[in-house]
Amino acid sequence: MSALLDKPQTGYELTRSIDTSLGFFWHASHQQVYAELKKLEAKQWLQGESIQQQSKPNKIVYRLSDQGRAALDQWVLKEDGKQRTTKDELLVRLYNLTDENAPHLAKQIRIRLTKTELNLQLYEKIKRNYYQNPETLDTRKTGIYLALMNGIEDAKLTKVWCYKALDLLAAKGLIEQESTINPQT
Amino acid sequence: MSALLDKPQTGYELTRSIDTSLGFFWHASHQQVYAELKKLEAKQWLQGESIQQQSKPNKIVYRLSDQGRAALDQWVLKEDGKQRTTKDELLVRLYNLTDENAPHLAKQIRIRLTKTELNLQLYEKIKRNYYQNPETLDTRKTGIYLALMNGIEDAKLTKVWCYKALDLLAAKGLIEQESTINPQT
DNA sequence: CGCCGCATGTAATTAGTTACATGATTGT
DNA sequence: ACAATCATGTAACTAATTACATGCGGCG
Repeated sequence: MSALLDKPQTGYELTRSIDTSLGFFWHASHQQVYAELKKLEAKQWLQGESIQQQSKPNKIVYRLSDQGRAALDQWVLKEDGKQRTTKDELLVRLYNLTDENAPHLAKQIRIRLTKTELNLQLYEKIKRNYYQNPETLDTRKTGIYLALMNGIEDAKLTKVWCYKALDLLAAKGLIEQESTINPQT
Repeated sequence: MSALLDKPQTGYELTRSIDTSLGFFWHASHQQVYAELKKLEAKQWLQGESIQQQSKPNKIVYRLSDQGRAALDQWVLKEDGKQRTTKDELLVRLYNLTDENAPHLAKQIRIRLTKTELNLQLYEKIKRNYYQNPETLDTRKTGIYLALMNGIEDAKLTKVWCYKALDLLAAKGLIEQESTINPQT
């Protein structure tokens, strides 16, 4: 719903946003997104509008209703905020590090590194384009800026951590030496 | 299961670990932990042993079986690792920042800051006690060390982010000025 | 010709939350 | 007296995953 504040969107677009920019603080599959949109429409918090397209599948654009906006405003003020939850299978796997599985886990770390670098580029592009100097932003954009900064810092951290992790594994002789152009250690 | 590698534990102990040290990469409620332990025992991956206690409730200590260990080893080597997923309601709330709800959200940020500082202290204590110099650690402890470092860096980031966020909100006049003893900006 | 992007879904299952329940001991 | 810690659970529900399904258009 928060993602629909700025502009009405389709389930497909929301899913893509989650896969790219929003993923670091909210995750959902496309099936879940579509199911959730229907539920919210049934609650009258969203209104869906079918759009016919030529040479492309038809789509449904959802927009936040007045009731939805009110419900969202109330939700923001709730006292008992759920704390952040994370599930990171890679870190769990690392708890089981052995001489045998080290190369495999290193590969997984490299995959994470690549994905994180792509994410980071995207976030920094968004920042450059819309949130360059935080002093001039209006209230709502300030909030988005703060979330974005969290994502950027998180991605940077992950990147550095991946490099350090690969370095340590290499130093211990558990994997082949990396071509380590290790930035800001 | 990974948490049972080092030593057999009860559901209660596992829950407490999740609430404190393991929480940053794996979350679960006590109900879920108990349910999961029963499922894993039914699969023969764990063996539970009832322990009678005086002046305390009885408890069930679970330990990893050989089959469990084998299953875990295989799982670590799986190719399709699920990517990390996070749900952070606070950041979603920030997407809805207004002049009205700013003080409330600032309070939520302060709560997160306090919790994060406690977590960080705990992590650094663990590091000091068991993982002081990474070069001397054996393979398995190296893996745990890497996970721990991720947690420490993540907590530091969150701490700094909270300070910056409160500063920015204060600078914009959305909340009262903070008593800002802002460390390493 | 087969894959990718667009675009939306159903069905079955598993994961996870919320509310409720119990009961002794230790500390303030 | 009251709350916290230890310790485990059930029942009802909602959230989320997995697998499957459809169909057109553009690109190599």
